[in-house]
Amino acid sequence: MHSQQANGGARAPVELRRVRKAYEQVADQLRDLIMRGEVKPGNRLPNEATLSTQMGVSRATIREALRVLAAQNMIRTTKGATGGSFVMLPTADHISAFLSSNIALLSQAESVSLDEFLELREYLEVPAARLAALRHSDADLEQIERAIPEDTRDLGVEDQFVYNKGFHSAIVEACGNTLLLIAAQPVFSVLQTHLRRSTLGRRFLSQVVADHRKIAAAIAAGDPDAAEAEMHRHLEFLRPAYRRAWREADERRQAAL
Amino acid sequence: MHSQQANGGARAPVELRRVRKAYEQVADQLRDLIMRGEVKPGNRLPNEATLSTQMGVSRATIREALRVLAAQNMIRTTKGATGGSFVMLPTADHISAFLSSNIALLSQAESVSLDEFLELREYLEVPAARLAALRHSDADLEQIERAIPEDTRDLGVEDQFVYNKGFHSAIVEACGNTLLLIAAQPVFSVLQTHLRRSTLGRRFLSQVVADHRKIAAAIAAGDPDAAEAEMHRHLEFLRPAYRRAWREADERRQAAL
DNA sequence: CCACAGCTGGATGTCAGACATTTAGCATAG
DNA sequence: CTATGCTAAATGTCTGACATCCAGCTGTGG
Repeated sequence: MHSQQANGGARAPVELRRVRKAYEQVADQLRDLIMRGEVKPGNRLPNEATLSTQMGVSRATIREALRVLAAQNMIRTTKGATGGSFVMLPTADHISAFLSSNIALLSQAESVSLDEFLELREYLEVPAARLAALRHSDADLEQIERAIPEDTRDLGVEDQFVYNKGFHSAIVEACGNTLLLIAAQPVFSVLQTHLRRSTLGRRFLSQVVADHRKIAAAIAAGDPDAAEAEMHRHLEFLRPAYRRAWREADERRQAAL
Repeated sequence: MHSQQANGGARAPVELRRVRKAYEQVADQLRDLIMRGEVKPGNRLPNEATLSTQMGVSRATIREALRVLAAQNMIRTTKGATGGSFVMLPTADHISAFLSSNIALLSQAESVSLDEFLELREYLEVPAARLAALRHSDADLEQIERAIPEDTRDLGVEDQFVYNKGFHSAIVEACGNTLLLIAAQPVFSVLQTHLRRSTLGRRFLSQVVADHRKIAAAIAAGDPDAAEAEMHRHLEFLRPAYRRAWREADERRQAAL
């Protein structure tokens, strides 16, 4: 009955696979169904009781498998009469959120350096600014404008944070490339989380907003070269602040030990 | 006992949150512990029975929460006497694998176009080639060389696929930026999956290998400009093949309806 | 003294069945 | 026609039991 059984002491050199846990096998099978397109986004999977009998495992096992798939953004489960597990199309936000937490863990364990973040951000956001200048829609522009505060003097740290995030999101969204959006959001997000706890001067904050204005203007004007250059300059300007914030975070980590 | 109770028919306009499912709350709490660094990679969580009593839910609920965290690469669970749920550091491969499947779904649903893939790939792999030229180690070079076949004539489609994947992996690994690696792998991987089912001519395949040789030479020579240029040319060359493969995949999808 | 078989304790993996809760739709009373 | 309440179908949760795996201890034969 069990594949890893006995073998009579022969110790044959056959490679035998470890037993895959039942809920993993179930998850694999369902994932395959979804990936092969045999059940499409919006479709409902059979209910838990049915799956249970069809696959010959208990409902508890089925449920553990469903939790795995849900955590991977492949299904969404709802209660009620019309409820069930529905195949879902992952959204850029889902994927970004997942990436953010995973990357945050990596950085927290110091297996990724600040330079790597800054480097990748440059490779993503500078082209994004260029593309935004070329391809933005009216709605994009509006969104970008809305993410620049009128006046920096009456802003708290938290407000600054929100505007900042909004601005960079708006740019990468305006570039019209969903994949670039997915990649850029987490990088920015993790960097910003560190900066958030750092103390920033008034002058610094108002310079940030000034930079944003210039970038927005270049994009609105449809001038890709200017947008690219301004974004590049802006990231250069931010660099020392990130270095400081990163160092502070390191010290906090040290102190916590 | 239940927070969403009664309210005596007053129907006040208070905003009340939907009940969070128990296993979600448990997962959230544990995720927080991990993210705040209160339990560090390698640490073991309390066993299921303990968590069950401490959090006041059944073991089944605890287990569903653990499955969620495991699917998000935050813990690994093992059986046996020394078993339990251990906090894990996600690896670049884990993250890439997750991204690959999610992005594959997006592309399958046609919510991401081929152009977006090619665009992002350009932004990631061209700089990667440049960085590889600047920062490669000896081991990196060896890896890159090993990923170029001696002779293209006796290679099956499957072999070609393996070499191709190996080559591009080796480059982005040699660039020394883990984040770039994480972002680039899935993009390449999804593109390649489509190309795999397409029919490719002998001339095409040998040109690919020739390109790879030139890129490898530039990297080995430590010439970033040349590496960048060669990689750019290479991607240009690949473009039409991808377009064809993508179209074929579309047709297959149409036929399947 | 050592090697090895076997036991054992502690942990996860799986099962079976029951009950609670949520939700949509239907039926019915006013 | 509307509001109310019932019901069916699904997931959510609990309980308790047993199966399985694995490190380490233990005792025994050589």
